[in-house]
Amino acid sequence: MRRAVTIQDVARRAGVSTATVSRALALPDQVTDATRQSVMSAIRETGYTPNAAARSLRAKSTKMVLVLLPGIGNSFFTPVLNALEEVFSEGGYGVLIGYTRQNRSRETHYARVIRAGQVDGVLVVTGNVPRDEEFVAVPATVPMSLMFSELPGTAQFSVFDVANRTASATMVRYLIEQGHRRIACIPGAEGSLESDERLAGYQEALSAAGLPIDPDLIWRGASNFDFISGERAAARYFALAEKPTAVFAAADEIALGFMRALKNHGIRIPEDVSVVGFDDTEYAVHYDPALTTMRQPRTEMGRLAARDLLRRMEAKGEAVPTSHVRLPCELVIRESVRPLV
Amino acid sequence: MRRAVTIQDVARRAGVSTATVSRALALPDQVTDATRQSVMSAIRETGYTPNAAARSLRAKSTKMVLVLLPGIGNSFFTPVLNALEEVFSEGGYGVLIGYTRQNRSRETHYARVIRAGQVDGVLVVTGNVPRDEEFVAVPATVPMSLMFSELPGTAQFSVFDVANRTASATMVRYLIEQGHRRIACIPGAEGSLESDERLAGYQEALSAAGLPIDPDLIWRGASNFDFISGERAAARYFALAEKPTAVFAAADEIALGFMRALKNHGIRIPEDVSVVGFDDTEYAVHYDPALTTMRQPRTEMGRLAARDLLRRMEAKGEAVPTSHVRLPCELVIRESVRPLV
DNA sequence: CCAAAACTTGTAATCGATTACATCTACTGT
DNA sequence: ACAGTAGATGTAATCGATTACAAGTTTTGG
Repeated sequence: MRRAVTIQDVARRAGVSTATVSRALALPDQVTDATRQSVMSAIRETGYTPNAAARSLRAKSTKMVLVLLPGIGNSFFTPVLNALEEVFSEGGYGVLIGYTRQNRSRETHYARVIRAGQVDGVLVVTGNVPRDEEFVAVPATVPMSLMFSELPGTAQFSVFDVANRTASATMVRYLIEQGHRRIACIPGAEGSLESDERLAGYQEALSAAGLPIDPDLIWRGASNFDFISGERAAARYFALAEKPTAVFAAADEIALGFMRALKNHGIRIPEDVSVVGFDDTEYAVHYDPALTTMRQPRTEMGRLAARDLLRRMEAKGEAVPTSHVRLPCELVIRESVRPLV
Repeated sequence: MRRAVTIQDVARRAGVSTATVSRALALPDQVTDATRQSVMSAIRETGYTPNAAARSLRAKSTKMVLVLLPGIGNSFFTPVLNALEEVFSEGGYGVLIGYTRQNRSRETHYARVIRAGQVDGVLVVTGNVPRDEEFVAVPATVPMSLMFSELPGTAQFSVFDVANRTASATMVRYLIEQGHRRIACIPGAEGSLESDERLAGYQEALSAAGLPIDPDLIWRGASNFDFISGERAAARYFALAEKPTAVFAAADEIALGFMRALKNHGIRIPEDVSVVGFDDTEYAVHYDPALTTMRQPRTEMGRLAARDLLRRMEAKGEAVPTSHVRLPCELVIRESVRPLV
């Protein structure tokens, strides 16, 4: 581990003071052409790169963002993280990731990272906003934003989400238009905001169409939006005497797990039962049958959220208006629904 | 943005010097019980958290690791990143992610991050080791490791990979044992080490069994290990007069894309053609038919790589032996191969 | 040709923590 | 009772960059 090159080394080599080196880099036209040249070549010769810690200490800014993810290994977040990294690193910010794993002690850990001034901003990408008390103090320290979730009654952070209820209602209405009357729902991760909203949308659409809400057709109890939840829901399907003709799963992976379990028992989709999902993840289109689903613009949401946070981080001290952006979902019709007409 | 609490504030409040506060935290038994108590309660009252930049500057260590990913949005890396974050954050290190996107300028960017002393270690998780000249200097500065890839002739970094060639040969031998004689190969991302090795394993197994290597059955030209590559390979299949009875895809997503394209044309798997993949990603088991594949222990590899890097980062200055760990793959037999006997 | 303005560069304080060294107190053993 | 030592705490240097202010130099205008 060689000693690193410092600004002192460059200054000595170029025959100037450290202040001049610093200026040659940060404020090039406050310095003579000649000095800038010699500073630059000294930098090139020594291979100097300004030390990040020293800079952060003085500037009180680390040029880093903390992205908090639930970290259940769900590939739903892959394109989101991709978009975030793209925009942030383009804006000169590094991306520190933190998986909370719905775990209090890990939330506390990351709250401490924030308080240590290790990041200039925080982006919470999860339905479960950290409950740690330490987090209530965060927005006073650094800008913070929420994605795919909402915390009612706070203008402290920007929020980027979709109209889960409306979108779910649209989806169920579509099933009704296709002639379905007996529609089941797998609402996904119990207690999550998305789950609640999507279930509400399902009920709303049924009621609006004058259809009854049958508790036997609401298959709760999932702890996540994953395959296993779909597989478990299949047991509910088989246990039922009077089967539904369509199933609305609150996430694509749930739908896929459900379909897989049904196909294992020789049930055909969509011939025997129609299935729809939510999210439009990568696998929805490649599955057989290709899944009809509600697309969440994940990449775009990531870009918008990142740009907003970027703007707020740069606006040092000034009034920082937060925003609540609710993006439209799009019904993507594929092959997993059979019209009953 | 309130001014943050510093060690000065705590010292003043506890009526001691900053040195004592620092010691009360770092070396608790060099301090009287009484002073420690009063320092601790001053910390609690003020809500003090040591500033990361100041600490890094002095200690010449940031407690951060840079994880470099290709960033093609491939969910192959999801469990790897998960495992890395788990082990690193448990070890007190933050995880900075960087998507190189096979892009020179982004590699340069991250080389600069390393040289700025922003991280204590680097983990390259990609088949394509950065080619930027700046990277050759990295191992002299901080420990660096490679996952899923290898750079021949360097003992400078630890390597964690699988025996791609042997594993591929095993897979193809399995197909031969099942009675297949005409076996095609979709080798995946052109020019990548994994691709080359897996293709070599395929050829090795054929030769060992005395079977001819038919260039018409090697469907090159993929730029990635993704669905689209599989779909494109399907065109090669259809164009062929004498079809293969089995296809070895160098990645699960390629296999899935290929199967999907075939099924679209009414071809049944495995009845009409057998298909196998490589990796055992989440979707292999949930697809219909469930995919026979070669499991790479991604989570375990992530854990091992992280622990190794952790060890090397902690061993300040001392002799740091690097390791080359080659983990075994496991043939996972599911439903996508039909025995020809 | 000289004072004022504009420009360039240097000196030194600063950011917040850690730590070598100095100092002071209390205790030990003879 | 006193030198010697161990233990607790304080003082101040240090890490590497940025920047307010000072000082020196050049240009401008009358």
